[in-house]
Amino acid sequence: MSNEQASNIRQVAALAGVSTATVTRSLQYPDRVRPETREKVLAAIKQANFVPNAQARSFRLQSNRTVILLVRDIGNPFYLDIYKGVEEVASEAGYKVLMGDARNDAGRVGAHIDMVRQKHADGLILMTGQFPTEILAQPGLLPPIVIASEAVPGIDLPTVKVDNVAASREAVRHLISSGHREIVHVAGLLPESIASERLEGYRQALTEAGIDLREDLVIPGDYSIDAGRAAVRRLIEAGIRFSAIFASSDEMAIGAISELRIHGRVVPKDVSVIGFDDMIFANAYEPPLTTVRQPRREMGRQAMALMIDRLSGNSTPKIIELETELVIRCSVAPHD
Amino acid sequence: MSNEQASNIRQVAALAGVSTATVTRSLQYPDRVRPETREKVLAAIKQANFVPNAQARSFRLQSNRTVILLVRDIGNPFYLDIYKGVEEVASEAGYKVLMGDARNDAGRVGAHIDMVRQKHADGLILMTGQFPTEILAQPGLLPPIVIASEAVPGIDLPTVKVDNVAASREAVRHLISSGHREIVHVAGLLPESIASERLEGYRQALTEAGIDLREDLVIPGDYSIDAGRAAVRRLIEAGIRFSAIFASSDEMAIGAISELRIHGRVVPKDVSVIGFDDMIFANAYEPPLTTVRQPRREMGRQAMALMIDRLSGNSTPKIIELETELVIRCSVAPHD
DNA sequence: TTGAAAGCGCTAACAA
DNA sequence: TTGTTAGCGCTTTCAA
Repeated sequence: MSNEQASNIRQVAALAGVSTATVTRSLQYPDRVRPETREKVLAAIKQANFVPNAQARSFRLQSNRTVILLVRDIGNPFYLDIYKGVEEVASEAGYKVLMGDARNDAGRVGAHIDMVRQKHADGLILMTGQFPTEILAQPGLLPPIVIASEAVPGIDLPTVKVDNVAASREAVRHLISSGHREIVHVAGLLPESIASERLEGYRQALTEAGIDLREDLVIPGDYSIDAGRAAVRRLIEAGIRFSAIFASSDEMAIGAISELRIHGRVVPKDVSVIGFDDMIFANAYEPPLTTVRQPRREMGRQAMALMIDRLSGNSTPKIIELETELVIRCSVAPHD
Repeated sequence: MSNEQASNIRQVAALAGVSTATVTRSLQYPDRVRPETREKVLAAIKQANFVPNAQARSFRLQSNRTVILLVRDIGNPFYLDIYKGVEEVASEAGYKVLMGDARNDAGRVGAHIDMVRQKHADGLILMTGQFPTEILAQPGLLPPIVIASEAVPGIDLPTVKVDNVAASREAVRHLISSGHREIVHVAGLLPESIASERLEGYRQALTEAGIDLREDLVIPGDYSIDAGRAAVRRLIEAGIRFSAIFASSDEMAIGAISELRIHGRVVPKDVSVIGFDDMIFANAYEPPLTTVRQPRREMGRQAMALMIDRLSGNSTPKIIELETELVIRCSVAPHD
């Protein structure tokens, strides 16, 4: 049998009786080489069990065709579909995708930015609103970054997002048109932009209907199941009345519903609930959850497209806005 | 202000009036350098806005301290906690983690193995039972691989797993002791090892109780919500009687429950259900799901520890077996 | 404690 | 169409 150990391009060249340049060409530009020569090279490669060293290649090319997808919290399945979208267009273009976890921590965002500056990856797709302030101070040192779903104030980067104000307004309107007036908003992490925009949509829908925004009905959360539970617990302990909840994630909606049930209130009979995202389990939940669908896969695709654009030298910071859709299922009932 | 563009170690050396070796030493082995020299170097680094090029470093070191975590299906949140565990011990040891999606496709596993052979990463943590047969034929060419949760027949690799036979047997025993005898098993992807082992546990529990295994009660699935739905639909359409379901994932359990509800059967009153994994939503589901808890985070931690071991030259293929636990909640009721 | 210099594996500019 | 060769940025050996 053949050699077991890592060989290099020089050994292959020697074996095939050609130069290293010809080996490279046989591999990278097959048609710049005579077919017979190519044959010889390929045979030698096989015989030597040669596998090109990607590190050497990246080094030489000063690019490793890798992109980091940095998410707010990797425990949230929301990002799984985003990843799929990113990976689809990345792999078409010969890029790899590394997924990173920011753990809701600006410091870790900084660490990942450094990874790109150190050339561990060519670019960063950022899916968190947190951003290290010290880096904001020196925008000239920023590596290629694309923002997805979120926004970083005070910095102008290619972005793909959703119209959160409109989406949220539509959801709350739906609740209002079902007769609800005491509507809780389990918000995201305020004052970040997603959370603020959705709060704004909530406010707008309320105002349209002549309902005053009550601060005691707005409870921020971190998008987790537990945050939904905690919000309901807090409301009930404080003795606050409400007939509906608009939550800024499906997880929080589900946490809320589960906690309501513990306190003897069933959805939608006693309380109506709308979530956000349309996660895979939303439809399998009991009751099937009315929610705002986000085009996650498409968001991922567009974000990666923007990144490729940026990496190809195009540097106009585009903003792409995608459509959401209110998916009506069974967690909202009329209120009188 | 300082230079904006990428500088290299030579420029820093020149600025500091030292050799490149001294710059490297100041960075990598601070105490092999006189404090004053170090100061000078650090000042120069700052002034030049120098960021070491990780690619060059990896190339030189022939290692990039990166590990690929390749999962069966990245759409499954099961792997999120695994990732967290892997990432925890990886980052402690200075490794990065790249997550890859095998999409239930042996070909894609082969592609990722090639990535490691090409030195895109130092090792591969494999979380799928699929494996390209052509690679099995040349085990000498295998890069560092650790298996987690699954098993690849005919190949001897460091592995961290769970006692699937025992876990599954315990779950089915619980159903039997609640009076159930017509127990469906929504299995995993047969004939892969996880699925076979759990089926074996199911068989053992049945046999102990003097119940014959009926093939029409065993339905394989791919661990997804839809697979759970499909299984129930198939059973009902075929007019097969059953009073309990043991599913090989929480998603399939939930899919099954949701589908049962559509057909007017409520859990646990009409049908009892046990899942597998204890995903985060299992406890927030209605009814809260009785399930087999897998120590996912710990599995990830151990897998990465095994990998570090392997990468440090230790090559005895250890097998680590972790404990599961039957978590009793509300989806099982007595049957008479 | 420091410096000089070789070289990791590959690609591409240039020459033949 | 093919070969020669410089060099990417870093680390490390060897010598001073």
